[in-house]
Amino acid sequence: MPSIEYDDSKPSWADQVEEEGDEGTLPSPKETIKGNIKTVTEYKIEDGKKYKIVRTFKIETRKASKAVARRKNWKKFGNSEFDAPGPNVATTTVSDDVFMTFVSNKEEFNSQEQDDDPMNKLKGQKIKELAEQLGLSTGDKEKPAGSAEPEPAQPAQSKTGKYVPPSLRDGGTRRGESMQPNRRADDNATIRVTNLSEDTRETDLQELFRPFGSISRIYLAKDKNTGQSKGFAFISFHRREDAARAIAGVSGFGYDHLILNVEWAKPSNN
DNA sequence: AATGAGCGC
Repeated sequence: MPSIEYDDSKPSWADQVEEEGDEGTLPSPKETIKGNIKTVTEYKIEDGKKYKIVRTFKIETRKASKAVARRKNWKKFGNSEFDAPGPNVATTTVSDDVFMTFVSNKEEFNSQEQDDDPMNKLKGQKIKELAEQLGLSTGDKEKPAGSAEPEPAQPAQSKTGKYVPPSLRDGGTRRGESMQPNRRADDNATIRVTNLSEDTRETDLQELFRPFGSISRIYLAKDKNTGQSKGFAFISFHRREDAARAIAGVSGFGYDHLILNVEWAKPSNN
C-alpha cells in the first residue's frame, strides 16, 4: 500500500485542511452548488503527478430526490465525523436498487386486534358520518325511508330489473357507443379526485364514494414502474347525478390528513 | 400540482 493518500501522521481531514496550500499536500475537495448544477473538485496524486478532478452534476429536482438532497446536509458523526462531503468509499457501498414488498395493508390491520389504533376507527367513522350527513346508508342498496336527501325522480327502470339498452341508460345521454362498461363511455359521470394522500388505494376510494351511488369504474393514477400513487383518481358512476352529489359531498372533505378536491373529469383524449 | 393504460382496428 503506497501511503500517499493516507498519511498516518495526519490524523484526519480536519488537520489537512489546516495545511491547505502547503507544498506537497493536496487541497481539500470542494463542492459548490449553482442553481441545479453541482460541481465537485477533487485533487489526487498518481504516478507522482498531481491531478485536479472537476465533476459536474445536474441535481434532480423530482420530489423523491428532495429528501435525499436534504439528507446530504446532515452533519456527519462518529468515525465519519471528519470525512469529506459525499460518500466515503472506505465505508460506503452503493448497491443496486432494493424493491420492497409491503406485507401489511389497511384492511389487514382493521381485521386484527390492532383495532385499538384510534386512527383506524377515526377513519371509518369519518366515512360513516359523511354518509349520514347526506342521508345515505353505506349499504348502497336500500336507503332509509325519510332520508334527508329526497330520492331523485328517476323512473324505476333499473330497479325493476328490466333490460335497458345502453343508448337509453343514464337518462338517454349515451349514444352509439359499445356495450363495454369500461370504455370512456361513462365519462359524463366521471369525477376527478385530487389531493389524495399517496397511500390511498382503490378500496379506500370505493368505501368513500360508494354511498353516493353505484360506481362503474375506479382509476387511481399510479406510477407505472414504482406503483406509487400520483395522488389523484377518477371515479365513474353509472348515474351522473350520483357523481354530482359525490362532488358536492366529498369536495373539501378531510381524508387521511388532506383536504380532498373533487371535480368533474374532462374527457380523456382517446 | 395534477385529466387515466394498452390494445386492436
